[in-house]
Amino acid sequence: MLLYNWVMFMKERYVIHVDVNNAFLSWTAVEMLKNGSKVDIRKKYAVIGGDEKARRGIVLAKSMPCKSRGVVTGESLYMARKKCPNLEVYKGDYKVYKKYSDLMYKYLCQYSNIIERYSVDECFIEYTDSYKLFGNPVRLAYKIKEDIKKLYGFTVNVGVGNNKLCAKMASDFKKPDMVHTLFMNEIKDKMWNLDVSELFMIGKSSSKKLHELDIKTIGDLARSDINFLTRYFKSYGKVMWEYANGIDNSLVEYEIGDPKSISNSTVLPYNYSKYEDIYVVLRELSMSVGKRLRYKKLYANNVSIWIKYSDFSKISKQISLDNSISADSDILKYASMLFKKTWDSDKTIRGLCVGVSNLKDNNNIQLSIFSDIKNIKKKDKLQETLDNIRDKYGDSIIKYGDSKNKEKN
DNA sequence: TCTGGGGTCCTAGGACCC
DNA sequence: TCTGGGGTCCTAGGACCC
Repeated sequence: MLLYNWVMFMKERYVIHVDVNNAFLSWTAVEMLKNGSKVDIRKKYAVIGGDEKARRGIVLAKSMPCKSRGVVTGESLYMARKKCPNLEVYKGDYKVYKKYSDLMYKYLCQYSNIIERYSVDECFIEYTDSYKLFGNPVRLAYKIKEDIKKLYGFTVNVGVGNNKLCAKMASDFKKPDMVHTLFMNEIKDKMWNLDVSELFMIGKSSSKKLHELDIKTIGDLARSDINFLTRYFKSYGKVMWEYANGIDNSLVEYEIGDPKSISNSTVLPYNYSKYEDIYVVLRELSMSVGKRLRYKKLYANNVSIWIKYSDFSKISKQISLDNSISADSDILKYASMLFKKTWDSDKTIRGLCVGVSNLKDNNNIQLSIFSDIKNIKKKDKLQETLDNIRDKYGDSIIKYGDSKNKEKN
């Protein structure tokens, strides 16, 4: 018994990471087939892309044939067409993504109580305590992969490791439709020969700096002096050294906390230079931020905006409030004030963002010493009435004069 | 050549207080 | 007149992720 307890105490941790292959494109393909389409866009030169007319023409997801011709996520459709002349571009649909994401999540829930939805197409499963119920995690990983393919028609990569980082790195190895492991004793063989840029949290900027320091592979990074890295990269240096050595003690976070910030941004259909036009956009953005804020039953103590000029330079401004807000009119008031303070009117504008942060729930809202509780309640009530009308009849039911004019144009 | 949208976390520097 | 050091909070911007 004593020995058993000791074994349980020392038991190895297992984390499984499930990652949908080319999620947006795969799910769109599955949905099309379900609706009677004869073609499987996964087998063609096809991408999910934004609306080029609205200047949002980038690749959001690509098929394997596109990938083999060098198409990468985030590049312009213009560039993608150069690589694949017969490129087919499809629009995404978030409702469809959500549907398949939910199906996968519900399926996975049978294997553990501790599952983190890391993004719409990725889940982490804490498998340590499930071992005794479902057995070897690698065998289960294969079952998960085959089940999802059979049940829902799309493929996934499944990674198995002793922590989240290793599981995630493993699922990122050869794609699609594969199971990989990255256990602690495999790190040297499977990970250290990869370029540093392959390591989770090493992006373009860090990768460039590391290469300049002659740290080229993950192995080079793992063998580097942690003190040197910390001096050079601050707290980030320690994290990258730990990741390179497969060290990660973070937990699978299965409880979804409140968001820390909420924002909405947009690229404008052409470069704006008139404040009246910009104000209309700020209002739309404020309203959509406000709607999401109130849906979560939260209040904000900070409002921020950023402006992307037509030369792609970006500038941001924020304001901390001494009282908590949630009404559209308040968000818009501060957003437009910040905008006026920030805008260099010699420059035309390509994109705008409105966001809120420092969020509090109902019980923790802050009242400034000048705020009038009666007034706040009145404002909340008014906003609630507007929200109810919009819920019932749609967002477009309540319109302002200039929104109508804009639609006519 | 053309470059979306929604997030989180970190850092440097300034303001302010003791 | 010339001047410290620590702590906290806020802001702008950058890096990273999907």
